[in-house]
Amino acid sequence: MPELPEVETMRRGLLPAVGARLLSATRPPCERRPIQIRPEIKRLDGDLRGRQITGLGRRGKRVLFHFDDGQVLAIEPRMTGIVMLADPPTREHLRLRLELSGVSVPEVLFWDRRGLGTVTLYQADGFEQQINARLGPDALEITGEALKQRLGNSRRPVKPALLDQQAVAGIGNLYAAEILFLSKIDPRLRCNRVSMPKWRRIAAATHEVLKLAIEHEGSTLSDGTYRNVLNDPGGFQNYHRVYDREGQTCRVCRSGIIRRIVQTQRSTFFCPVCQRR
DNA sequence: CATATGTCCTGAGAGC
DNA sequence: TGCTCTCAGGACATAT
Repeated sequence: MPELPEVETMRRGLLPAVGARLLSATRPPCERRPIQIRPEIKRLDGDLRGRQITGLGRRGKRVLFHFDDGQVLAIEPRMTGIVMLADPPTREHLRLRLELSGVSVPEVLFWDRRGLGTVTLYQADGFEQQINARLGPDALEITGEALKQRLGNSRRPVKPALLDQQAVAGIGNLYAAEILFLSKIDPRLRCNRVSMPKWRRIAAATHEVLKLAIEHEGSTLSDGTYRNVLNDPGGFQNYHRVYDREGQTCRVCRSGIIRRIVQTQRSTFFCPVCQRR
């Protein structure tokens, strides 16, 4: 489930595509129900054909392909999507192919087993406004002040609130658990009870956890779905403190037993000894 | 308005 | 062995 570190790893891996001219954008034959591509593939292909990729960006969990005329193609992997340069795990779940020329790599592929991912092409004049309407500040840039301003009045528990992409973009279920563990904050604590020093701790922990995860090229869970652009797994799963460790001893205090609870229909993992309200 | 729930999807694993 | 059932999770639509 690609979150910010996995998507940033994709972005970095895709850098060899910068400078390419797009020969075509096509939807490979796919047996299952096709994913959402906006606008429809024919128009997207028409709008991008012949354009040059001038840069690769990222906002939250989306990879952004910037083109020479200002258009921006956003790929949102959601649960199982990966953007690749190498051959994907199967041909069946290939969703999009960008055929390139003028660079060392022939194509960019979007592969998505469950098909929940999306591809969206923004026109130059609408991009900033549309992306800002959907996404808050990127998690790597977030400050304690911004968190308090955006979430401080909410009665929601802090963990589900951190998953709100309009509040802060890039944090998902796995990293929310790791961030609150490092912050030593109980995931059930309501936002409106979080003090300013605690918001600052959360912001600092967000940067620390995400940067370390990026250094390890993200997390590949036991289902093995997440891979980098060359089909290699990430390494940060070996450093998880709480995620998917229910019933195991806390690696830090060595006395707490990691608990799993459900918040807004998602698993939350935490150490009841280290994380206090 | 803020918060909660349902929905999409596939494959792994449980249980019979 | 092989079937059916449940669950997982990100973002958005719909409901409370």
